[in-house]
Amino acid sequence: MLFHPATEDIQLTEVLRALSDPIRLEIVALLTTAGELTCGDASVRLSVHKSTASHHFRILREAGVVRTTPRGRLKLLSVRHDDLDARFPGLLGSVVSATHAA
Amino acid sequence: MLFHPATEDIQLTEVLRALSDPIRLEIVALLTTAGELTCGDASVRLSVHKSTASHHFRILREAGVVRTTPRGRLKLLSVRHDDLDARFPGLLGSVVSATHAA
DNA sequence: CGCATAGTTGGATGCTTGTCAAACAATGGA
DNA sequence: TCCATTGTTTGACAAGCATCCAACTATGCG
Repeated sequence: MLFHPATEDIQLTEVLRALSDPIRLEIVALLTTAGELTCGDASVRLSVHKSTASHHFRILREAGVVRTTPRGRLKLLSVRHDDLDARFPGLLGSVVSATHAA
Repeated sequence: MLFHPATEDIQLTEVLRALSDPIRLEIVALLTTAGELTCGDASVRLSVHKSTASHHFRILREAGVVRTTPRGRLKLLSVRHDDLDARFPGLLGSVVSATHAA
């Protein structure tokens, strides 16, 4: 478990689909400014049930947008900026900028 | 009918959602290289029924990604490059580049 | 005026999705 | 070892979506 796609296996449509949900976009924005957050810390800032948040974390992870790193009994979330930029240059940056413009 | 959102009303999540479908991404790619296409010309290059293609044209149009211009009994499709770039700078460009990298 | 052409719309269907609640698993601390 | 904390999974449900076919609308041509 805790599947993460390899950088070269990241699919464009899956990334776009993952980013097409307001809550997931908010998660990416949170992580981009915070750098790293635990699932719990990210979850309390969202307006959905924790199981729903967990679901969104999984969508983002399996699309290759975020990385989930177990740390003790916590799990740290971070955006895979470098991998995404290597695969689809500029894409994530423009989406994050667009988030602020929205 | 033939609703087109104003540039400032284009929503990021709707654009991303519109672009998260392989067929719609293909439509955008076709239009980007061709400049303009009729619905029919675009439709025959896709592997779906013409009513399905029409459905996708509508999703793209209502999201603000494409413009539909009636021309006689035809309808011309084109990508709203300028509007999108004004609203979300660089976004569409990086998506189109990513399409080629995929 | 009719008729062919170009697209859209409605119905039907099966699949996917977002959401919550409750139960479950895993981990470190007391 | 036991327990509280953290996060995931399962089930259920409503909503949305992609797809096709058939019927419909609209427009220009003869």
